[in-house]
Amino acid sequence: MNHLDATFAALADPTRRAILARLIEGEASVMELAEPFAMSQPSISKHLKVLENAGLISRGRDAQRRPCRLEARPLGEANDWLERYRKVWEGNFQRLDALLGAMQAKKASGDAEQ
Amino acid sequence: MNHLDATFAALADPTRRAILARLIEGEASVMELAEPFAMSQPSISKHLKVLENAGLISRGRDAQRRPCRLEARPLGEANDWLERYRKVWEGNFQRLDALLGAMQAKKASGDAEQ
DNA sequence: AAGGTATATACCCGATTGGCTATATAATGG
DNA sequence: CCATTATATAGCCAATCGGGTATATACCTT
Repeated sequence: MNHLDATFAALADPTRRAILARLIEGEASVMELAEPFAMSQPSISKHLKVLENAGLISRGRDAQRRPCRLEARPLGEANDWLERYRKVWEGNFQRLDALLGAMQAKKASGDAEQ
Repeated sequence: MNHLDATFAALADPTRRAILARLIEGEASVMELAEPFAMSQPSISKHLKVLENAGLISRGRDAQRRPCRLEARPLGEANDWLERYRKVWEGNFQRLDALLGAMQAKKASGDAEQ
C-alpha cells in the first residue's frame, strides 16, 4: 500500500478525523480518545492502529497508558498532492484546458472523429 | 456518507488519483482514461462512478463518448480540512521537536514524551 | 435497419473494513 | 503476589471494495 493510499484511506473515516482533530490539542490516551464516541474500546484501538500504520500518530508509554500524539508529516504530503489542483479549484479555467487537452489527444492517437 | 468521507475515500486509490491527475490536462473519454491501465473498461467505469459520486468529476456527452471533467471543489474542501494541521506539519508545534529541529528528529523512532 | 463503437450494468468473487464480544497482555499500586 | 487499570488481540459478522466476465444500452454511420 502506497503512503498516500494509507493516508487518504485513514482520513476517509469521520471517527479517525475526529481523533486527529482532538490530537491537535496534544497527546491523549486511548480512553480519553474513546470518550466522545459511542463505540467500544477495541474499535477505537483499531482506528488508532489504522492511523498509526498511516504514520499519522505515534505512541508513547506512560504507566499503563499508551498516549497518542499527532504526526502530521503525512498530512503535509497529502497537502502537497492536493496543491497541484489548487489552480483548478480556485479558478475555473477547466474549459480552456479541456480544449487544449482534447486537441492534443487527437494528434497523439490519430483517430477519425468530427 | 459524509462529503469529506467520500472525497478522501476516492483519493485513497492510486488508479483514481492517476485519473484525476490526467484530468488536470483537460477532459477525457473513458477509453482515453483507461488506456494507461492494465484494467478492464468496466473497472475504470467503476472508478469513475466513485469519483463522480464524490463530486470530483462530472460527465458530458459527445456522441457515444461521456467525457469526464475534473471538478476540483471537493479537493478544495479536503484542503480546507488539512489546513488546520499545517502549523503542525510545518514543525515546532511538538514541544521538543521544535528545539531539536523537526527534520532530523524523525530518524530516532523511540522517543516518547516531552 | 444493421453494425460498430463507447459506455454502463449485472453479477461473481476474494479481500478488506468496521463494528462487536470475549479474552489476553502490560504495567501499577496495594 | 493480587487486583485494578489500560490497552491489545482474536475471532465473528455483515457490508463494502476492487477486480473480473458477460451482457445491455446508447449513439453514430452506412
